[in-house]
Amino acid sequence: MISIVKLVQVALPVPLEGNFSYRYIQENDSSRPVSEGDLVEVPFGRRKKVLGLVVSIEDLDPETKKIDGFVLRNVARVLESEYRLEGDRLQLAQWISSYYALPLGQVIPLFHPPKPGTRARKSKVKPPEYPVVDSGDISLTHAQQKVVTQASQWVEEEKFGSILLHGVTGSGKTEVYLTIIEKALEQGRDALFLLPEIALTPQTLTRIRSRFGDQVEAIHSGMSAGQRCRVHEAAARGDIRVVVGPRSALFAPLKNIGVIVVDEEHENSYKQDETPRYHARHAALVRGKHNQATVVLGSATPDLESMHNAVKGRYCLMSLTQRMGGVLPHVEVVDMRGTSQPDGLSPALREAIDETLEAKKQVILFYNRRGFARTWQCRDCGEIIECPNCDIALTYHLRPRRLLCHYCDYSQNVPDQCSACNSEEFLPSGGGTEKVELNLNSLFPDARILRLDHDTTRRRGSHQKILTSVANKEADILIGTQMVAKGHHFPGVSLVGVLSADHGLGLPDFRASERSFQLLTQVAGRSGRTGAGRVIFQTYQPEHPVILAAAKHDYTAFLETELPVRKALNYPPYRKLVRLGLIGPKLGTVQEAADQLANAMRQNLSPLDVQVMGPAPAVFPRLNDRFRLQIILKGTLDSRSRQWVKECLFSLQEAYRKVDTILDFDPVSIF
DNA sequence: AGCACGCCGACT
DNA sequence: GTCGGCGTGCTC
Repeated sequence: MISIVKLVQVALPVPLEGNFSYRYIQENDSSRPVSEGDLVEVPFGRRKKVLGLVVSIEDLDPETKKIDGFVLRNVARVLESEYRLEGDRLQLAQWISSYYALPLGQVIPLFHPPKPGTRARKSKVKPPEYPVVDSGDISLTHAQQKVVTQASQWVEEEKFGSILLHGVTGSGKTEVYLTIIEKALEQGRDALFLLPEIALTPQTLTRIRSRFGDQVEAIHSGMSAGQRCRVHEAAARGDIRVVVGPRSALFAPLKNIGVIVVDEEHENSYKQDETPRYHARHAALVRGKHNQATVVLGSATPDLESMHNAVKGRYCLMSLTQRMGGVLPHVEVVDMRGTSQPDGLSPALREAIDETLEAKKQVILFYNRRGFARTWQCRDCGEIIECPNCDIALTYHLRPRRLLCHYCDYSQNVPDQCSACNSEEFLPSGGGTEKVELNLNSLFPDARILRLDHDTTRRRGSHQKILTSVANKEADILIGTQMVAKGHHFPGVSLVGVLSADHGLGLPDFRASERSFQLLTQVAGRSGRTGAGRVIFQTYQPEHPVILAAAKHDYTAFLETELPVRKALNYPPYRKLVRLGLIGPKLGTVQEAADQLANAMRQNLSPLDVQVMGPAPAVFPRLNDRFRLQIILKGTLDSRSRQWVKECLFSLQEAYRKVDTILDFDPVSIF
């Protein structure tokens, strides 16, 4: 028996540059030889099994014990061939590694289904009992058909192309996606369907399955490792032709992708907020290109960057301006100036709710703050209770009856007097969904009211349960945070009320206006899906251009107010951004490191037409008892300078061991 | 990144 | 007395 010994170079998921050398002993002819693209488990430091990617292989003298002073260790296991990272998935991995300046090894976990820490849990979430749209032939409108024709042509020609589908809420975008997928399947091609979040997966899966049957599967992080592996293997074998899910679904090992749909493409959740900080929409375009596939980005409120790309001719811009079953709801802007409660109901809204309930229709109310009261404040001296770790006002919750920090896990009991002046006029102040719900209960005692926010959806499956109740008309009023705005189709809703439409406008982020416009348009779009619908925006800024544009469903008007601002300040879509975050327990040290870093950036990047902003305190300067500063780069960095920025941060960390850093290319917000 | 080793505070 | 908090050092 002759055993063959190889030297293999392995990329590992650690923030260290370069590959690692291992010995592979092929015991006999029956064991599989290792080859480039295989995933392997190797011992690494104190860890027994780390997942790595085989990058190269060469012959090895069996007597060799050391390489570069390191004692060679053996590859523990070669994973089955279904898990190989090759072809377009390898290309995608290499692109993410290069674009986001990460070692190749750090992107491997994206491509491998069993994520560490994902313990198998019994998923008892019952499939939603949504009214399933009949799967017989649905005739498309002319505008819908045009999109399908364009996409199908590209699919047939096996040509890469992207469509930005700007379709107003309720215009039947999903029907377009499904028909395009159908055409691709007929051509023997596979399809990916990306959604912004897990919560939207079950109902979309149900709908797609009702059309394409069991060749459709979902992939998302709520599934057990076992389930994910099963789907992964089935996709790799070709038993599954369509994969649906949030951003992680993009990495499914489908063989011959013809179409990639990115639904609600403007959603920020397509950007991962931990390493690797990739944008799934961007990565979808890259994977589409490598597959000569058609990429469809769809939204009622396209991201400004996507719209910019479309206008520049990089995507084919197509529009659906009409609703399927009716017209866009009329929006009434109610001036709240002179009234004092931001969570209050204006007489106009109260009346509208009455009328809607009387007509046996449903109401959605949107207030973008959870809890009972925004804060707890002294009426005599103005003192506000803040989190001792985060310097942020604590929010008062009725359940539990405590003051909570929304940024760390701190909580405390309600005080009976002011800590500063001992006044007993120390009271809750400002609103929250909990308080609105309570008000509604007394104003509309006969109505069935449900609340949808972070606090009512903690339990597994509770999110789905609330949505199902509303869909089945087991509730009359749904009050909630932005969760109520996300792409649900509730035919019974004929009134949407936004209690404080200017809520997000004052946020210190360059995307504040865009986010507000999207949110208002999306939430308004929940009204009148069938039959007439109305919407009420309560606001203290009734003339604000963002609010007026959303009230008129006028995306173009929004573009015209927002683009000049972006241009003047060198923000996206005109320039790219990089966010460098520095975090540490001592402000002085963090400041020193940040200053040093900013100087290095200025010296080296200014000649490349990159502006260096800061360092400045982050919007929340202290969270979890750690100080936060940030530097923002504006400009376009090539892959060499992105790499340089990464190395700069790395060596800074060597010098300042107590300062953690964040490197975020194309941040979705600089909050 | 992730994991073990190390050295100081409040618990049976 | 030890359980365990997280600082710090290393990884083919």
